[in-house]
Amino acid sequence: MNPAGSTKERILNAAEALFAQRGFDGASLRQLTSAAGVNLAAVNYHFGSKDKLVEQVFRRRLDALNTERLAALAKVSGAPGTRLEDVLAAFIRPALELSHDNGGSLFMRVLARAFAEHDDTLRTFLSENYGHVMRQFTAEFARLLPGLSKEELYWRIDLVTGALTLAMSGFGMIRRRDNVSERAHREQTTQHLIRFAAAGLSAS
Amino acid sequence: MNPAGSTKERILNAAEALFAQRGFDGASLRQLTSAAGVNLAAVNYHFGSKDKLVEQVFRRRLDALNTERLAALAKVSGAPGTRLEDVLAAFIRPALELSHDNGGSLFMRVLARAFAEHDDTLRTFLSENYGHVMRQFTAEFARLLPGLSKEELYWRIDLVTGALTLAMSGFGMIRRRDNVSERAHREQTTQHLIRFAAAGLSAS
DNA sequence: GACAAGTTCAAACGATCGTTTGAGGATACG
DNA sequence: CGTATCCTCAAACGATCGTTTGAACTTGTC
Repeated sequence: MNPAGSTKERILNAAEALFAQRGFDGASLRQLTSAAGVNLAAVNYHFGSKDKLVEQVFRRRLDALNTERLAALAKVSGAPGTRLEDVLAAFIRPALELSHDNGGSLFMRVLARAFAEHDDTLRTFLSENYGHVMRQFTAEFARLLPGLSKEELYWRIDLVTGALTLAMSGFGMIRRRDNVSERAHREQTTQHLIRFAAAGLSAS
Repeated sequence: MNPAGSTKERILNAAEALFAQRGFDGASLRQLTSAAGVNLAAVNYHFGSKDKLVEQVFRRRLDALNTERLAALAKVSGAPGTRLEDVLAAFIRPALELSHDNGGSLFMRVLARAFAEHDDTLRTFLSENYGHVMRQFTAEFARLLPGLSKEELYWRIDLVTGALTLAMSGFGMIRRRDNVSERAHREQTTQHLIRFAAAGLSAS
């Protein structure tokens, strides 16, 4: 087998990197297949079309990411001693771990792009497939912030998730001091983001 | 003269709308000139190239926006009684007023796109031409938040500006209740954003 | 070795892209 | 009226786009 896995995986990896760098329209299938070291026709053979490829790029990471987010949320959800910071950690930590494990920091950039693009097709896809995740987090936020009106709560969650996605898309590109381990740097970033988000959510 | 101003203005307006909706790559000059009701060749005649047009779309709004931001900042900067909220208002209010005055809410979407794209060419252009604005705001934030380390401060400003740009790009698309005037709705949004940003910036 | 199914390949398809061209219309000044 | 300047127009340029095709190659099974 070629270096770096099956043809499908190599295409997905190259697509993730190029979509992050140049966008969905900006990255051509010729650049993509050339970077992946596969034939041009391989994309349409394995995925059907470029649009289906985009969808699979999202699915591959989001399935795992959201499963982990929900698992982490389940551990703290509903408990009497749960703090706002615990829920935020369940949202943030899996994403930053994704950035560490593999080239996943590139995927967070793809996700941030999708967030800013306001593309209806993409938003519908994300909402239909992963909307239940945000709904569960929203319910838990509502429980921990009883003083906020529904309107105000939605507002702030929108702000926070947008800010966090944008921030996490930059993670991995930040040059860190060499004497700080990746693990420590990630934990430090997590704490920064949690503190920031908690303050914004619970602002008086 | 044709309905909606000169050819140059009509192109800029159509470009702003289409760039917001489909992105710089996704919007073609044929869609653009067709929407503007001008000839295809008019873009290259008046602007030189598509890239130059993109640049002018930014310049037209950012020159005015940043002038207003700096003027608002100058009114509160350095004074002993100045609060964090006043500085944030100088940053936020001009942008939301831009959204009101004309089709400028579309431009905030273009700006949010540029924020998420991490495109080096665009970031360099923005930094070279408008970097002094953020530097002045940063200096004032540093004065009002003496407890934060430089590193921590930059971190939070990055988070806040990203979140605010993203949030303001959504402003104008939010359906508001009809009995609330545009003016009141904008002021309410401004207060929401200021409260959120102030809390995030000064989190303990 | 023979056959079948799965995969890769070079080449080409029509469509659309940004840009250029040269002729022609519009406008202002002598 | 003549002419110079600015602008618009239809048409075409070469390049690149996503996609399709049919032959060649690989792999597993009998």
